[in-house]
Amino acid sequence: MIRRKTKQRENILLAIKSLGHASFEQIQHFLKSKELDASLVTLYRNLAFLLEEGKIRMVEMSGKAIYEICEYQAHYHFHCVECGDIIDIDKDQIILQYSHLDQIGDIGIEKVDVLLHGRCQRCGNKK
Amino acid sequence: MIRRKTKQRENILLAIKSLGHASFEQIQHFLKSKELDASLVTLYRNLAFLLEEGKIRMVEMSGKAIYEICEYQAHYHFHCVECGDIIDIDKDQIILQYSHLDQIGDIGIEKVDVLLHGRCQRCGNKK
DNA sequence: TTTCTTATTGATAATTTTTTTCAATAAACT
DNA sequence: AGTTTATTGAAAAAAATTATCAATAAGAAA
Repeated sequence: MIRRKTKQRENILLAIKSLGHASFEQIQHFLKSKELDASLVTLYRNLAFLLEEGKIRMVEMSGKAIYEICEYQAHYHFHCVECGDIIDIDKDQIILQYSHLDQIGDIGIEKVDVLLHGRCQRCGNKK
Repeated sequence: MIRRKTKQRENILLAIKSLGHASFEQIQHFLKSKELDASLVTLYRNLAFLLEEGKIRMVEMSGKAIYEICEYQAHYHFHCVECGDIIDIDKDQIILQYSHLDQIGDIGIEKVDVLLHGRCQRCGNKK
């Protein structure tokens, strides 16, 4: 099925791009605040489309789905357990190596997600 | 509030323990198949209890919550994108190092999740 | 053991979240 | 401009989660 370019879909992409990371509610709120609101249904539908097209990707943090643009620059994530903020961690800041995994073999691995959980500087300094 | 030991809660723990990893539906199915079924509501409630007590933990894989016992032996996860199976990866099979993360600092990190995605041996060999 | 207190259960209802349906709209092609 | 059909949004349906509450049962006390 050929996909058309629509104002709503562009706006949703814009929202995610502007927010960096965004949950469903955050995208919805952004659009509303900018008077660009796409309907609830449209948002659901387009997130699904954008995901299957690979234009955005989804990570999940403590119960909620977070959407972000599939950027060229791959990165990991840090999640603050206190304020819930998500911070990108450049891939080259973390060394990750596995030689051979018994049950899988190393060829099998297509993608690696790393989620760091803890307290961000702001929250860590509060007490 | 003092927590009592109940048959249902024990069964839910047993289910998760037996299954290794389990989604909500899988736990429900296990209990039903063993004629140990706890009601839907009880399952929801107890998963929440067990989580807050730290008896179980939750990871999220492509849209669904997966529950597992909080074991002494920490580990990472491999997720087969084809069959959806989840395989434990011993922590010592993966080297993970970070010296200092610009925006967070290294003290801030309390927990690290690693999710490998790919095709398991069974699915990888199929084609 | 028996009694008492109250955490827990499960049926039902209410709420929230996500999907489906479908007529009206608007991309994109001729 | 005219035609086709993907897309939208309103409404309804379905699915998932949470709240309410009387009946039950765990655990403490008598």
